[in-house]
Amino acid sequence: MHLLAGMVASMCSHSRRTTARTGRPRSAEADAAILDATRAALVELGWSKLTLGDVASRAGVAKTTVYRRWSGKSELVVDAVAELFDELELPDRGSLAADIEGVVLQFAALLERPEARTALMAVVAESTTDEPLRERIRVSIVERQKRLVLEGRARAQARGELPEETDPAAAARTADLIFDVIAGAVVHRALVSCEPVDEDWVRRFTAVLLGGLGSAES
Amino acid sequence: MHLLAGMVASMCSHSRRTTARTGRPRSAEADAAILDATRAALVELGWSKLTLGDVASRAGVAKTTVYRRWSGKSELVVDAVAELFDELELPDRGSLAADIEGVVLQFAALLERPEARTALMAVVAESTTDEPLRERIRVSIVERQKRLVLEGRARAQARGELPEETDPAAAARTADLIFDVIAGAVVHRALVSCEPVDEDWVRRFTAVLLGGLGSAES
DNA sequence: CCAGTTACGCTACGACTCGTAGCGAAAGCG
DNA sequence: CGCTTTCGCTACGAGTCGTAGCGTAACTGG
Repeated sequence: MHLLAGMVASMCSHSRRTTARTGRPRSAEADAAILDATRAALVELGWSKLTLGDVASRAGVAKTTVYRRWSGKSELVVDAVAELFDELELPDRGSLAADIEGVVLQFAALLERPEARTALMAVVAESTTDEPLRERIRVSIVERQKRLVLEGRARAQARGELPEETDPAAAARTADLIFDVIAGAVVHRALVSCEPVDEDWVRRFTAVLLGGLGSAES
Repeated sequence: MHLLAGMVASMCSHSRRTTARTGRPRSAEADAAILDATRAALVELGWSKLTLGDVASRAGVAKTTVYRRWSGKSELVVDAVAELFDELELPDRGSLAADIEGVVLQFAALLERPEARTALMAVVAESTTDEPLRERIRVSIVERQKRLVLEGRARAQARGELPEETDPAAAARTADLIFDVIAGAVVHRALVSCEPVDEDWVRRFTAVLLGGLGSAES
């Protein structure tokens, strides 16, 4: 939602500030239609069979219009799925364990959606040989979700569940570590092992994360 | 190495047991050359620009020969990278923490290789819309590596570092959980966050895994 | 040794996607 | 009203796909 608005605004302020402010403006409806069509095509066709020509016809625009705004399939799909991630929130459930379980279940629900499943791994795979794409993913998706970890830790510290950090650099490293552990475990469970991220799994995962391997029972 | 032999043997015992035992046998050199060429092409071109025609010329065989053995790009790449995973081992380093750190560093080294980086995520992405491929990945790669977790746990139990399991079903669930946490965290760190899996990170990760979030310091 | 069977290399093919170029029309701005 | 940019449309060369057909090579059973 506001990601699109922000993106368009930044694109405009970037391209029109430098060269042009006159002429016919780009259609915002076309942007939304293209991104919607991209998600619909991902659901029906999956990443590999998705073509920009198909996206264009679904969106009711010409193929050239798509190419004017996105340099290729990867960039388009990153923007299309990045919007999905903004739905994640961290409702206060009263304890660190409950907060983690809540956000993990949300993340799992997101990974149930076929457009997210097929697109996420594909764009990361592409990014291994495409540095600009890697940066785009980092900014649009990865960094954007670290807020959840930071917020959860701040809450837990306020509750006295976690100690206050002294060294800010070490605190940042730990936040990155926890982010990789949580997101990585859920993604691996859902997309690689292909088994359900249900409440039972989430409870056991949270127990390990908070108490270590010894508390893996139950 | 012996994966190839096993694969060829199973293919032969499957197709020749049913229909044919006569005629010109398939060239084992061609199999090896094709898989080597696939890995080389992955390094140079990455997943998306890799074509089976290119693989065929690199391997010195005809394109039709490749298609006779593999139904498509995904299947070929799965077999090509599955061989890499057989190099992983679990040397006994004396303690559970040291064992984990050792295998994680090995896994990280594997993910440094460009052919593994670009292929792993790509085939998983493809598998989201291709059930036979999903099964092939599960058998050739995922299940194959769970042995490391089982072996590490058995060693830790022998050392008295972990309690003996009573319920075998719960033990299996826990092993799956730990596998997803370890593999997921390392993959996410290396391929999504794109930051190094160095000794410092591995030490802090192992501390969290064994002792829980409270022991994330140092 | 020879017929039968299968794999191999090679060539060619229609179907498809890619990304771009050129055109006239539409939509805002000064 | 001119100027500028975007839009939809069509068409294009390049490249890939997966398959088919052919003659030849390799191995087996009679």
